[in-house]
Amino acid sequence: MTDKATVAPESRQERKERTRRAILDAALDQLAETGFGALSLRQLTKAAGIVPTAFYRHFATLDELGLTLVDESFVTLRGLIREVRSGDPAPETLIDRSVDVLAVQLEEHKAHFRFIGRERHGGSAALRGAIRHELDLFERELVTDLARMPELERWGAADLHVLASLFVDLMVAAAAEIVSPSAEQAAVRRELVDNLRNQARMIVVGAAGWEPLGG
Amino acid sequence: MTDKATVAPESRQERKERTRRAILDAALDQLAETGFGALSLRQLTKAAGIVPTAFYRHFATLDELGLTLVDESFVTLRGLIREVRSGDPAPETLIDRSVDVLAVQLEEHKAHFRFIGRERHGGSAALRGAIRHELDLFERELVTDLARMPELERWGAADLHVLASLFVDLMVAAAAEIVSPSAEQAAVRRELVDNLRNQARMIVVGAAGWEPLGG
DNA sequence: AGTTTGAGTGAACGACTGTGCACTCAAACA
DNA sequence: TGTTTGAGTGCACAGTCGTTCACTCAAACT
Repeated sequence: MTDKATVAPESRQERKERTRRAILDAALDQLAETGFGALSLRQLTKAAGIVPTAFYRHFATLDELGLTLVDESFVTLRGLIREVRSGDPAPETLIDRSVDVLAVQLEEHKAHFRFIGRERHGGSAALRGAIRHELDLFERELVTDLARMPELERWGAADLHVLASLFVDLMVAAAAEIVSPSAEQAAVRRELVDNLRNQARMIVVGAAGWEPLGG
Repeated sequence: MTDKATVAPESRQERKERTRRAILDAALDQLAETGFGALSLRQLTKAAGIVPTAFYRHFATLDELGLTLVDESFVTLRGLIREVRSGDPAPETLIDRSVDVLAVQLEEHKAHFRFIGRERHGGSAALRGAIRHELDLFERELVTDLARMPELERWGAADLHVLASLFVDLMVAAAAEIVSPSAEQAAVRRELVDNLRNQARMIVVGAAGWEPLGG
């Protein structure tokens, strides 16, 4: 065996992509402890295994890194609803499955949800704006999903907006809480998930008895 | 008229308190644009009109400043529920009044609510812990208030927790959104307040139809 | 085989960070 | 009236910060 066999043959593109991922991962890692505004390019690049200046080969500025993380995080979020949507659409099982899927995804993409939860209100104006925009899109998707449900046939856009925003607000708040470092213990996390499930149920009861807004 | 008449006679304590307030106000001001982790002691003290080292006459560390702001902010929050509680306890008018009071308080103590909203998930571990603790206390107070309502007589502790946490989560999320710099326009803010009102109503409908959890 | 490309390097920049220490000087106290 | 106290000052310190620039050197193309 020559050395060639053990060393991974890497194209220029592959290597660049690998470094880029290393930067993104290092950022997500560092953002678990500090806000984006307190992010240090030097610590970041050191953790990624490159020299500070090499960062600029991948991103024009730190803000661009942040926006990329927003995009990436919402790809994760969309994967979540796609998974929920691919199952049984019966309202009875929908909540439980949604919460279960969320719990699993929170575990697998902890850093993404933590990032959104942290920077949603904590970040710079640009970051908050980007997250706000993505969440609006997300809510709109949820509205069209809800509009398809026969139970909500008589609802207007305003009613659907109330319910959808309720779900989104609740989910983001719960997600941020659950992935928080203070909820490391499985028992604490389980209790938070259980509470989220009950909250969602109570909202569904409210939706069932809701008298559509006039207008 | 001598100069004595125009210069406020200030005791040593008064002067210290005034400087302390200047520091706290400068911090709240600066925290509208950056997270607490990115707070600069030098900019802070410059805005407060003192030299950097003078800060340490008032706080042992920046973290202590943060904890003081948490305390202060929750004093504001308690003032809010006290005002709500002092009015008509009839459930029909309670929501509207609560939301109205919140809207007014958000305007008057914008910085406090912005601080809580930002650092709840965004801050350092110490800050998050302190806010988490205060919010827990706040929720517990809400639970005892709810427990007194005749409509919820049959509810257990778990049910009350679900409802109370729903209200608290919703209020904090909405407050953070409403005081956000991106909601500067009155029309946007009004729409957010209206949506909060409807969300609260939907939750109340859910509570009315809620079947208490077995246990 | 020769040339071009571009990710990563390393030194240097000016500015900014939190904090320690010796100081002033007016208010508070004896 | 003399002494003590302590909020605020000014300098200095050792770091860290983001960003620039000219560079290397291997992969990719001609």
